[in-house]
Amino acid sequence: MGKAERTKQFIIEKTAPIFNTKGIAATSLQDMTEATGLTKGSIYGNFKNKDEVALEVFRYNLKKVTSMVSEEISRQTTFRDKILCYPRIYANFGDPRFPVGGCVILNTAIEVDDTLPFMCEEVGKAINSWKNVLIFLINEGIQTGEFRADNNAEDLALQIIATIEGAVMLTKVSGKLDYMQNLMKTVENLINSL
Amino acid sequence: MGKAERTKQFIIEKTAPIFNTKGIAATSLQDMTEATGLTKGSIYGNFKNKDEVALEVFRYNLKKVTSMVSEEISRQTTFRDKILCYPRIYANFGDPRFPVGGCVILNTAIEVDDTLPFMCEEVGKAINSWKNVLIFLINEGIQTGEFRADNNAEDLALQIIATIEGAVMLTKVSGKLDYMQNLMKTVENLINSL
DNA sequence: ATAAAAATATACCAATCGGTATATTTTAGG
DNA sequence: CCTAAAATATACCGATTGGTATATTTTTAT
Repeated sequence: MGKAERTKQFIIEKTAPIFNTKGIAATSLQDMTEATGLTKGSIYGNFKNKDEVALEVFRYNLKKVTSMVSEEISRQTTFRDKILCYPRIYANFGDPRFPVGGCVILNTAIEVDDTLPFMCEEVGKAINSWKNVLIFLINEGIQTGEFRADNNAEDLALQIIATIEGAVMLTKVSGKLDYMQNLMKTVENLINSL
Repeated sequence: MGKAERTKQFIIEKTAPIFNTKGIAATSLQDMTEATGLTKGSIYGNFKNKDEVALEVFRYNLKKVTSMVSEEISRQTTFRDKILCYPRIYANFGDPRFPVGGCVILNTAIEVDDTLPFMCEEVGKAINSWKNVLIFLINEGIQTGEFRADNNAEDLALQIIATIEGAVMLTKVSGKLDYMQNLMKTVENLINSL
């Protein structure tokens, strides 16, 4: 990894929490120079503009949570236990392994849905991939006979994702952590009834 | 209603769609003067700053949807039908009676949760009020014997709200309206099983 | 060690930001 | 109709915005 690559990564890591808390538009070049200790010239030597940093920061923050989840999933043997990773992980929303500033997908989706098409597309891909993982796990569970065959994998996947994202919003804005715990308990019950 | 009051209302109405699509921070004074045809001087003669406009715009947009919902609810006789208004209304998310730019609560919550405490509090109140309406409707339904007595009103209220908000996000960012319809169908099933 | 190349810093740009003091116009009451 | 007050417009402020051309430093390969 050459010097430039390392600096690029450094910029991404240092600005990631800012982008995820303040949002893309509200994160200024000044915020970025202060967080990195670098100058604007240096940043623009490695990225062509702010949006490109925002895009790579999104991917970085996303990977942070997806790799955490998939690691946890790989530790489970049954498909039920694999799916149960989601409510269990999100119930511990304060976990420092989570990106600072809340759910990357939710934050980005809400900010860009009417304004930044290229980011919107990126978020769409992330959601689709998440949905596909859940669909896969449910369908595999059906095939092994672990779940009932009449389960609609896509509907269930959407329900799990929607509830988690809604829960994140409710919890962050109210400050009530038990909202998250109650809702994750509900998701848990749903998964246990598959 | 004096002239100033009318102008104030005019500013709120004309800027409401902008605030709800671009967000508070990204809505500039210039956006506001262009949308109203007024000058900055005129706007600042009626509001003390941009945040105050944003606050009143939030209340305006919120009232738009809450009054639509409560009107619909008042038309229903059974408590089940009253609660069913929520998934039915949100399933028609394209309805022009909805504020432009998506769910006011969701948009505002995500933008301000880490940055604008006074707006965060306002959103928190809105959510609490929504939750209380649902809890009331469920408990009344229990008292009349319409619903089973072992229903946990608060948990159910949270579940309905979280699913709706998650659904709005998923639908807006993916552009897939059937996500919304599938998820509202799920909420409907939940309500029918009370 | 040195020279070429790559990476970073300096110093600047025009545009826009939110906000305001003051001048002008419009409104409303007598 | 006239006047006082209220409402709106004009013209400006300093600060900050994203971005860039150029100079300097640092790295890398020879």
